[in-house]
Amino acid sequence: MIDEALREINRGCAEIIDNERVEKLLKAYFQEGKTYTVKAGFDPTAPDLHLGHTVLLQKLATFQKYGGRIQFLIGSFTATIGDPTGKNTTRKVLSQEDIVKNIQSYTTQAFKILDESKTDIVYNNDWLGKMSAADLIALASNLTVARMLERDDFSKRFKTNIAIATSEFMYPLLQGYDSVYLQSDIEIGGTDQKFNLLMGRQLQKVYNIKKQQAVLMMPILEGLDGVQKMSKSLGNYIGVSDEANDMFGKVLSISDELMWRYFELLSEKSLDEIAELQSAVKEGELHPKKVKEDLALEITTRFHNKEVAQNAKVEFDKVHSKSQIPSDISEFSCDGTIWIAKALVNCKMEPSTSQARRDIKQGGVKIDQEKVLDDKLELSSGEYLLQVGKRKFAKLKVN
RNA sequence: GGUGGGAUAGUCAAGUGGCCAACGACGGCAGACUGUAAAUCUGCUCCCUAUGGGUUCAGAGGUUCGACUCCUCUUCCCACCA
Repeated sequence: MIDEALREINRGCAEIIDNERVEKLLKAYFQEGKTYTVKAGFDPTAPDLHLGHTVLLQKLATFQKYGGRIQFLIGSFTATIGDPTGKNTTRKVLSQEDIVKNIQSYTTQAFKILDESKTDIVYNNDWLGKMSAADLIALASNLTVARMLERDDFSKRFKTNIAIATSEFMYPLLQGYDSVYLQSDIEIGGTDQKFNLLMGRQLQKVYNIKKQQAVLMMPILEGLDGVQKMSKSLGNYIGVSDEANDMFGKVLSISDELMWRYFELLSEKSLDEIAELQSAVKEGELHPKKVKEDLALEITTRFHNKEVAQNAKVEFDKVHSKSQIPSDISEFSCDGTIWIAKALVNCKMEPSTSQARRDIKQGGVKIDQEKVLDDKLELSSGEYLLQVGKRKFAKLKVN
């Protein structure tokens, strides 16, 4: 029983520090029913969760199955300071109102995966906000600059002449202090958080709370491009609240290679099952597209439901495999004749008329399934089906 | 506080008086090929009803027929010294 739980917990992890402690905690749970706390921090600046986040959430859910209580830490304090990274980013200070709103949408999304009854939502503003300057200095004295510069991203930025604000040095300390205050048994984060996570361990020791958290690091999920990490700003993400059709399509658009990575980190299938699929594909017994479809179905079902997911698949086949027109297209209308390039911009299919003209010249624009090559075309009254590239559709009614 | 270096498109990065809407790389978009794949190949990649016009090279002034390039001030970053 314990072995099975351990195996499941270890799955997909990039690194675990102090695995013995995890084992002890599980033992205590299975033998004496003792629960333990698992901390994970979330920054309420971006209200949209994507699959990159769910890797972490799914791991938390696993802990919930085996006696873990989740400390769902909202970085409400750190968010009000703003993260002054890079030279181009202006300090973004969130109002308390925004934070509350973001947290709302954050948690509703998170509870699609987490068990609410085993989750405690905590805000670090509650304790960090009360610290005095003296407390802060005392905290800061635990860390040397040299040590701070060991951190990979800091040293990289330092070497490449990118600004590092002093407040950024405070981040790991504050995050580590959260673990002291919460007396966490385990903390989970991405591999990029290693330094911060370890800071929690160190500070727990310094502040003498008689335990040191185990640290579990999840790999960073690659985005749709398969290279960079999934993030909203890079636009290579699958959002938790994406439409079923989008979600399904996005999963299918990943490369075959990346698919296995997604399987490991996102699927509920056991590692053995996945290995079987993988060898079947390799032997040519299974078409990779079929396997990918199953993955897409599983993921879409998780965030919507089975029926909707199935519909998404049907719709997808219709549009792409058979290159028919999707059933749900946004509609626009306008008065009088309209220049084609302008029309495409108005229908939000192109960012500028210049871009529209370029696409037209390259044969990327279709009206009613027919390629348009004349970039000066005027549309007189009537109804048109506009298409840019393979995916963008819109209906336009000219009055 | 002192001295020196730097800021160029989504990112990185050339350009040191006119040939500059600005080399190149990455990213992105479109086309071919496909499984909407991936890889590869081709074209495009500031805005504007456009063989033309407009606005750009941190910001504000100045020199010049002409400035991304020279000068002055400002802001921000980096290095060394204190």
